[in-house]
Amino acid sequence: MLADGAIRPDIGIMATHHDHDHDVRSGASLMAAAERALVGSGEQWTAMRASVFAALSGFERPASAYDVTEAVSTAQGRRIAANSVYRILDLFVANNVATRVESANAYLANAHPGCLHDCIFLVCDICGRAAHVDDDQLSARIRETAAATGFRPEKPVVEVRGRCAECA
Amino acid sequence: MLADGAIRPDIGIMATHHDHDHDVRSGASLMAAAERALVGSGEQWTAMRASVFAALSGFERPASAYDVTEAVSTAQGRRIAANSVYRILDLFVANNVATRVESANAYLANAHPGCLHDCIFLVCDICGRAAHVDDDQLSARIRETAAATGFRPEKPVVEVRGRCAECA
DNA sequence: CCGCGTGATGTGATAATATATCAAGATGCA
DNA sequence: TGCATCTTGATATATTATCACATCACGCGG
Repeated sequence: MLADGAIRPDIGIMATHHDHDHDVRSGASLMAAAERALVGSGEQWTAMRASVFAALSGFERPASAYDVTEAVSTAQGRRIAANSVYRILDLFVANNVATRVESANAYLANAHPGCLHDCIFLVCDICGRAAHVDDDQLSARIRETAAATGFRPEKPVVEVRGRCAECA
Repeated sequence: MLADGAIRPDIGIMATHHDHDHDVRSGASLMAAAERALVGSGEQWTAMRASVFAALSGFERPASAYDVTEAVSTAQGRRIAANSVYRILDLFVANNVATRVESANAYLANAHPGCLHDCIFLVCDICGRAAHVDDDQLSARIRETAAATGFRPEKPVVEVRGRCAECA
């Protein structure tokens, strides 16, 4: 668990309208990218934050804050309080280093920190894995549809529940 | 509170691609429609269910199960247990008589029971109200995008967080 | 080097949301 | 009426999330 070079086969990028590179990362490279993203925003990259990020990115499906708390506690050999983890996860989400899957009350490491998209998640109700899709055209249409009613969209939450290809 | 004929100005239908009537209802008429929908699915329309539906539809914004529990308890002059309310809300959601707003852990009465759509909610982060949009073309595109990756979409969760026109 | 200010983490409590289990009551139907 | 089934109640507990305040760690000016 939490192995540095762990493979994360679940979190694929399946862009249909995508004209730039993402530098999808994993393991140490992903950690480094997350660190750069946070530091670039003027936030500190502390041991605790590194530990939480490592734990989070070690999961192959969205992990609850308590899952992460468990993993960090195990990794550190001491009990970490959930609220510390919540604080850090919130920070990660605010800085696009992690995302929250609302319909699962869970978090995912962002495989391409520093790159801003409205995320679309495909969440499998069977195995719990979440695939990540970026489709900027579709996202734009969603924002437009909202804006057309006078609403000012800030953060679209698009999470398609269903069955992944493996569980179909 | 819970007045039978309460107006619900927040829950508008703003369809952009819509070729059929909805019979948007409120108050007694909405209750009757909900009853028909449940009974039509072979479920019972009990006093408790009516009470929960009345409470739910009396809120002008998504209400948590505990909000509804409070309202029902007040209306009945006795303490109702949360789990009873959860059961009934789950039943309502399963029968399209209510919907759950995942990003708010809350429920909304469905203003047009019996009519099936992938719902799109515009949730105001300031006042908490949620507007309801049906856009079948957009919903179809979301499902297609998911399906294109081999995923089998069952229930798209589309909730745009932002500021409503009043709070903008 | 010290002391201070700031930001991060720890501690402990508690709130809010959700589910499980089993008992008891209500309802429909033979 | 009596049985089977569905519904609700009572109780307990699990899970998710937040709050208040103490302590710690670090950088910086004196």
